[in-house]
Amino acid sequence: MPMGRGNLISLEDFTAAVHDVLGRELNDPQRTCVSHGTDSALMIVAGPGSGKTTVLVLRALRHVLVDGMQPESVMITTFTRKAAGELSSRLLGWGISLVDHFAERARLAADTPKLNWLNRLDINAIQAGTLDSFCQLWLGKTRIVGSPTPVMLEEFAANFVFRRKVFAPAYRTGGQATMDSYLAQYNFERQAPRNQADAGNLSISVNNRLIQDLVDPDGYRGSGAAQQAQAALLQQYREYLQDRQMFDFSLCSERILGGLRSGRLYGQLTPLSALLVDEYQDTNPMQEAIYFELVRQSGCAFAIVGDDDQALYRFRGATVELFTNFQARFAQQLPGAESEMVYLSTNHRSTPEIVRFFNTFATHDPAFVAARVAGKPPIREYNPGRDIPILGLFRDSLDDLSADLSQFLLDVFQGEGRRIPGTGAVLRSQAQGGALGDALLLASSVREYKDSNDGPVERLPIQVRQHLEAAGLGVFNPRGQDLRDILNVQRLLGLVLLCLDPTDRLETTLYLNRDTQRYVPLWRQAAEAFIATNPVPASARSSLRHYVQGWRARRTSSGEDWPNEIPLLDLLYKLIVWIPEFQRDPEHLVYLEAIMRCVVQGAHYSGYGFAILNTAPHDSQSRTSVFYDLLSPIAQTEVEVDEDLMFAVPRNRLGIMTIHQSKGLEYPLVIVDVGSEFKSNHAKQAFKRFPRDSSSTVLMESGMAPFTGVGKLRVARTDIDRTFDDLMRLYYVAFSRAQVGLMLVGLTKNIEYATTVQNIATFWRRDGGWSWRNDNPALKRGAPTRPEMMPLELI
DNA sequence: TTGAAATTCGTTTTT
DNA sequence: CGAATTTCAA
Repeated sequence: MPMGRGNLISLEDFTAAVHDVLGRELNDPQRTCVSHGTDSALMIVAGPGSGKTTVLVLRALRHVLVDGMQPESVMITTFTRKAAGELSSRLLGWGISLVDHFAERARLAADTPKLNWLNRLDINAIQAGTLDSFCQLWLGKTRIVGSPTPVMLEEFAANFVFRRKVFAPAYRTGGQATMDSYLAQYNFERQAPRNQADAGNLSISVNNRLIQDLVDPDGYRGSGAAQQAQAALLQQYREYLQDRQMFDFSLCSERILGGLRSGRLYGQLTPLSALLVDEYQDTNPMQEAIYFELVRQSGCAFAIVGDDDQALYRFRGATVELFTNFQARFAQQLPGAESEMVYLSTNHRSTPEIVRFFNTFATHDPAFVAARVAGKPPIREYNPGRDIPILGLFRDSLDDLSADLSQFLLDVFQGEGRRIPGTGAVLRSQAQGGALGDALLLASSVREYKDSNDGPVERLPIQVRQHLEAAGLGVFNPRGQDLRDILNVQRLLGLVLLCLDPTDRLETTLYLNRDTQRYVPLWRQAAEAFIATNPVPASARSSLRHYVQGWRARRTSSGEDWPNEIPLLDLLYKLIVWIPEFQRDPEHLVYLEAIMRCVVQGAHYSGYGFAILNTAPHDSQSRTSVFYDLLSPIAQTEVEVDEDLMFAVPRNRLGIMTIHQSKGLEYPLVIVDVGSEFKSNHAKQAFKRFPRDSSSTVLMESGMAPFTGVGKLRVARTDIDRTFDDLMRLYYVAFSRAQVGLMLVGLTKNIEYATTVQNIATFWRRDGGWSWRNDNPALKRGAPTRPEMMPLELI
């Protein structure tokens, strides 16, 4: 039922309710963002901890309650599924509180029409998700009547199709030399691709660029023989998938943009009244085009939020310049459309000490200042008092570092607390509800081992894990190791092997790739060793050995006929009865989810849909498909755990995350690994600290620049500067996650007075100067370990 | 400052 | 294992 203007909530009442009902005290710019009209677009430049999600959610609710928009016509997009989930839950929580509040008032005022309207409002219908998820949703609507339903391919499946069906034939029939020399520039250290798979993967990343950057195909093709070959490969791939109505991420967006531009698609979608975009600085040209097209066709209200300093996804085509130049681009592409900009720069998250620290970080290098939005105000401190200095824990060896870091955590979260030198303060977890889960360890990678010639070498996360587990606590780091290397995953997959192919009669007849050949025997061994321990949990009546023997003989324990068809899923659920970790350990739940997701998806791409049949020839064929479609992808590390489906970090465990994953999150105590692996100024790892050449991502941007609309904007800064900018932003995000305590950890080498280890994270300037080194020459001989200017309290 | 010996390194992020 | 970097001694 359309609402008369008089029945809606007034903006004043809405704002008052935000304060009275939700208990949110909005500052002036925040209030401006919520109350800004719907006629002109709104660009919000929001620093860390400035309440951008709050503002976005309130603005969406205001559209429904004050502007009378249908909830299903309001759409909020963000960058990760994790962030989308948070948006949804906050929308729902606040939305319901506000609706209840206004309904109660309407009831008291005997305003029946308003009460009826409020009672029928379905806040849950507000659409929140990633743009990719909406594109997938809309894909079905681009279908031509009578054609088959479009299918989205998993990334590994799509890559497999490209390498096998398109790339390999062209590469082998003479294209190799041309492609190798072209692709080398985008490879690590600009080396020629090592093998065909390597070359294929590089070619895939170029393809994604070509699509996401909206590269002009004629210009690109005309720029060289290799470019022509690459464009032909992409075209072949596109046609191959098109014939089968299949799509990958990029092609799906491309299809949606095409549908919108042709004018056929928008009419099929739910009409749009408002579009709100979070994390706009990570938008790519393709996504910008989709947003602009949606706004053009719907005439909807448009608000974007972002922070140029937190742009982390250049490697995925994200273009921070689309954000910094938003107003000009919007005006140019939607003539007559107006926009306004608001800065949110008061930080409500961190202590003043922490805010000062990351402000200094963002401004200490003039070369980076030039990359930021001109005239951007510094982030202002808000939280008063209870300041703890920024802490630094640096040790001579990795062993010492992980031991002392773990002890520090135990003191703070399990013991009497830790006295902070230079202050009277004691850092100790809250007596009520405080737990190790309040701390977060951030690093550029969370891998627990690195490969070397003499086997795997431990990294910081595994050592911290070991120390904390020894003390009865633990970590939550489900991405620390590949699925194929997790002991209980090995046991589970090994048990599947023993059940399906007990004598490895089948296995030896199959052509398996090298990784699968290596891992299948390992998994079998793990399972056999496990059976030998005779695990008997309370819920299982028979022994595991007995159960597996039943599969071997295809005879049930009660002597009945073996079923004609058993879903693999059933077998897995049965087997985990003997491995209780899969039911109660949070990390194992994530591993299990990844395996189960692969099995469930198998219904779409695996010949037998992962059903195990009992009659020839289907019995061996259905078993074979388990090798090819489940075991082989896991052995090749193509099945990855899904960070967004990760359950909240358990309260008694230390969260370990990549800085990328931590975006948008906040933790009371944040520990940033700025150098647990840096002992010298070695060139091989310079790209993680202090790059010497431009990253391949940046080079690809520049390579495409002449043929894209955003090329000029991007190359306004040099390749090497953009490579440095990315590293600055990474650590800016890391440092600004902390609420109360921020600690930098690493090896002593990084902060010695005379160190040569150049590192962006420890405040080196890209001109080679080091802000933490005192310039007093008198200190040069026998200098103290601790430079005077270092703003860290070393512990 | 120079040459030789000793040490250290080995890519990462994701819809 | 090969290359880059640091350290040591003159």
